[in-house]
Amino acid sequence: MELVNDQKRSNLYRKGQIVFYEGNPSYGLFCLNSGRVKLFKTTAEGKRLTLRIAEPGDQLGYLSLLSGQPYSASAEALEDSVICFIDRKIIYPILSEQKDVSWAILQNLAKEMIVAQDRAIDIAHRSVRERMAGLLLLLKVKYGREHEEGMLLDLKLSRSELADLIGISEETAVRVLTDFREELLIRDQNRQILILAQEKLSDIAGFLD
Amino acid sequence: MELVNDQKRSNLYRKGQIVFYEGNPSYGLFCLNSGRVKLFKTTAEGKRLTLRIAEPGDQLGYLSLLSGQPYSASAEALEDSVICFIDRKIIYPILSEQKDVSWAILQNLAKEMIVAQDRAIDIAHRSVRERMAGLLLLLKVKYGREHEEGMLLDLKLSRSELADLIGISEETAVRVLTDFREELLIRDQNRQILILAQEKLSDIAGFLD
DNA sequence: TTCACAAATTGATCTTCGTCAACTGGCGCT
DNA sequence: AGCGCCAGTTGACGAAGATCAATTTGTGAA
Repeated sequence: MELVNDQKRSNLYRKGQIVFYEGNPSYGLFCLNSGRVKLFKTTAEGKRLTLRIAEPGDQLGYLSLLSGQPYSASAEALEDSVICFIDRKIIYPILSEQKDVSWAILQNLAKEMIVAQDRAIDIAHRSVRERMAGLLLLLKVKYGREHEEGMLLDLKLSRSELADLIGISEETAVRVLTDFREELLIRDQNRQILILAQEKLSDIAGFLD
Repeated sequence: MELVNDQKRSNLYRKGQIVFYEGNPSYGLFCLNSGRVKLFKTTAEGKRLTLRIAEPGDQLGYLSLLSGQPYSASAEALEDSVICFIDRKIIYPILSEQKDVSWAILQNLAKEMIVAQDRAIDIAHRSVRERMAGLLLLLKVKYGREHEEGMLLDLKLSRSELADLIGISEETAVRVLTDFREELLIRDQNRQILILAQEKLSDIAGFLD
């Protein structure tokens, strides 16, 4: 651990900066210290799908590190972020010595895998309206903050970023959110969404519980 | 290993039989000895998305085992299959003792994770025609057999099973395949597909290489 | 404050794909 | 042979979203 602390290099990434690009080779592991970073994939035509939003404490690029393949997604700072980098030369020995570490990663990975699969079937078979409702509730769990009229999402995302999270176009994202607003399910003030009616969103999302 | 061999129970599953159901708790790991098994998820309305086709030697249900959550997908025998079951009581101690094992699983998992993510973006942003072409080429890599006129896919899948693999309806799968047939890209005799023009399928799929 | 530019919104239109319904053909079973 | 069933096929139709094109609203910098 001393070794890691010694070796790691911290850097500031400005909002909008790219941490790494899909397709490039990986030389180590990134750890997000502060800020937020989105991981996304891009099609040849430039369409994007956001896979994950990383939080402080999260690691970036471990799939490539583990699989030995180039980055399967790009990473971009959503806010100014401090990110440290650990060379893979440092990582590999540690990983093979401490079974607890690899066990923890395994567990984490397995969970993310499940999320990825859920995502795939959602995109394939659920309507935009359902997916957007589900997304809002998902974001609520992670970023929800008590508010006198409901739950306030403590996260600023543009329409286009919201759209990317569920694989739709910016315009339809706007339309669905407008619908939600007119149905008094949400309200929004400059990129912050306030959830007014969780129950109804739950119904729309098709959540059974 | 002795212990595992001692403990494992082999069973024959007939074609169409369910090995385990999505949502049920997991008590151990399945290993596919012979035959083929598909892993799929089902929506509340009964729509399916096939996640993976397991081959002999593959393990089933490890995501649930690792994550401690219920099965995230169901497993159904595509052919008569011999599948053995290993109680998780046996697995856990071994896993935590032998780092090589968990390392191998990690690597494998990481790769599958990447595939899952690719799948998600494909479904979100590529047309049915592109996805079907891509699927055929993917199946070719895994099941392709030399044939005088092209590559024969050594795997029998119904239209509906093909559709599930890329998240579309049976009818549109039929239509796309009919198109491909009329364009002389493929031919098919009783559920076996013969790929006549890989290049053109590659073009359609949008593969850059 | 004002300008410039990015984000959000809206409308119109078009394409793709799903759905429903009917029909066909093959295959096994009796 | 005759029956029945299921996979495959085809057609017609409709709905959901994407796309393109304006327009409006913000928002940050000078």
